[in-house]
Amino acid sequence: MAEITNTRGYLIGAMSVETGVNIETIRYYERIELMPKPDRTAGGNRQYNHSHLQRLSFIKRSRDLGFSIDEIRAMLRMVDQEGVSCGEVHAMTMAHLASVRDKIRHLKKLERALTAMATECAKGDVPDCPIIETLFDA
Amino acid sequence: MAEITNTRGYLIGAMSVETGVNIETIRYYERIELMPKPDRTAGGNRQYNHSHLQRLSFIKRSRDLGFSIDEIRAMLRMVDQEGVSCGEVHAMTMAHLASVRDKIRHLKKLERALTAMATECAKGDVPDCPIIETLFDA
DNA sequence: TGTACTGTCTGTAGCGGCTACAGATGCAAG
DNA sequence: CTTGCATCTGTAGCCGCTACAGACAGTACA
Repeated sequence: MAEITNTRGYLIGAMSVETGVNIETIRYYERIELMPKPDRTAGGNRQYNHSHLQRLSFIKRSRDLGFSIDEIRAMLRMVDQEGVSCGEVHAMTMAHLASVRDKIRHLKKLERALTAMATECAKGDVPDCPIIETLFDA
Repeated sequence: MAEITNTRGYLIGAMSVETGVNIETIRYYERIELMPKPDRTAGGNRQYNHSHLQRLSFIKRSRDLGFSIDEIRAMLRMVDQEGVSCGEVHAMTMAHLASVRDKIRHLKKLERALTAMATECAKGDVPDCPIIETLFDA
């Protein structure tokens, strides 16, 4: 078996296992300059260190929380500059929160509409499908 | 002003206005064979009739309810065959409803997490940004 | 008749955020 | 030395549009 972690750091596979980020996605993050270019081993494999690992975990957690790549980029820029501007981070989080709440509201409306259609239909003993009718003649 | 509706039916702009579907999107639906190819005027413009309009409205309403193109394709296939299979439509709707509810659950989790982070941060008088810290060290 | 103006046409490329290849190496274990 | 996984680069595809560019259609008005 090929070596996955070594004394000097992590190969891409180890990074993937540690963070739960797909290998292809890690390379993608490098291409779009969300992750810095790491060192290479003699053979040309990417060689990551602990700070890369932290950064990638940050990205992963932020993605899981639904932040866009651009939002994450902005947050990382703040992190990279000395003196994190907490106010801006807070503002971004609140904006993101608002959009999450918007999505919830929207989905709840959908839920109600779908439930209504499905209920109609489940009543049975109707000649044509009420779902289809609803969609055609709303 | 150029004629938008004419006696024989609707040009694409009228279809767009009637249904709220973008012109480019209507052409896109034709390309992916969700909408049938309409007749053409002498000059080569698309000429739609009332059944096209109904079909496009159906698609629009279904999209607004979050059905994927493939789900809509399946529903339209059922509509196109004689004798709509109401059971299948109902099953698709229920499956879709389940996924909507899943999304709601997921977004609510996000909402809680974001709210918690934002609350920490808003307390002020902390040295480093708690949002960033949370994302780094979760 | 000229011209201005809008509508429509085709075709192609881009968006976000990956994911999935193909084909070539790296590299350690048996 | 071979086997076999890990990794490499580069490119194309996914969904559901959207946004051009450049050309033609077709009406209104001077």
